[in-house]
Amino acid sequence: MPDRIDTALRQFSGYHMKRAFNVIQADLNATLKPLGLRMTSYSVLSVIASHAGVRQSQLADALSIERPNVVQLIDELEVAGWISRNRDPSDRRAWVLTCTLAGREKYRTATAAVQDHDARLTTGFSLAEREALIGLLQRIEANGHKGEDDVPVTIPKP
Amino acid sequence: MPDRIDTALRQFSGYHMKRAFNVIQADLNATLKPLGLRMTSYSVLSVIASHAGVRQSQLADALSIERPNVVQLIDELEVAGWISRNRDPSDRRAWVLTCTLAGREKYRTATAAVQDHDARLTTGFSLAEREALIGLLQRIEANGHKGEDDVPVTIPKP
DNA sequence: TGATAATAGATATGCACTATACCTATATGC
DNA sequence: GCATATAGGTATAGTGCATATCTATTATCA
Repeated sequence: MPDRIDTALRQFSGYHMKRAFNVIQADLNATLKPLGLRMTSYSVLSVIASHAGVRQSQLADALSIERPNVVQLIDELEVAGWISRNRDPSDRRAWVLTCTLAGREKYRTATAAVQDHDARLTTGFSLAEREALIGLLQRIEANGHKGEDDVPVTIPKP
Repeated sequence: MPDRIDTALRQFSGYHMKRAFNVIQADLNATLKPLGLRMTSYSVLSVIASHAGVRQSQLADALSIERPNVVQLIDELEVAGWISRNRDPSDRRAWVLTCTLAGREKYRTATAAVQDHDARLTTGFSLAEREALIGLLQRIEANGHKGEDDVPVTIPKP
């Protein structure tokens, strides 16, 4: 491809990220759709399946989802019969989330499908390359989070 | 971080892609906002600035944007006075898109800002690492596009 | 050539995802 | 005990992207 029309944009790693991510997103959603899941609902199911007893606010923090949207996702999974909400006896404001049997089974199936999907998109990658990619992505994420920790609020004397 | 809550998801390169991309998108939009641009409108401006005379359908193809949405983006840039639409004399259905002087200036400024942004998020990357990242992302994209070329439609005899 | 199909762009509209504002109930800290 | 913070929920709005359909023009080909 000698002269693409988007050559100028290809200097940016972010542009390649967007293109690759579009592809991943499309493939993942197509993978999960027949299972009744979406990218976000699968990740929520994953966290609950591997961390029984998690709270919705922890989910929101870990997955960077706003609290109101977590509620809807949980509703979805609960209606489908894959998770259950139970009051936390030690804090009656909170719900404790656990997978049902059907939910664990669904999680197993979906995880296999997602692993296939991930392998498909990284076809031809050596183990070292997969690890390098993840390492670089984590460093980008860390660079983005710089300086947003505990803003040291200096309160002026009155 | 010994035991994150999302450990299971971290096996997937796609999950790291999403996290990194979220960070990139947030930073890029914050970078472009004061300039009156967004991720998409900047990329459209970039293509027009470096490929004067491009058509809207070419833009749509190159940037994977649906045609109706290209129209709105072009409107936006035209109203801002950064590009102009002119009828293609050889095909009166099509428009020929070019940057105005103000548009070229805006593009210069924005590009400097985007370069800063990209460098900021890849802080600490060696040149080799930047190139490796882009190479891996391109391979993911290519893997995703496999098998979607020219579906050989076999028409059964009537 | 004249009918038909294909293409460039535009319009209207809907859906999915995310974000914001605000509410109740419970817990915590001085 | 009262102010404040936290867990969760409801309602709703904005954004981005996709689909269906339209007009005008060009291309195809019997």
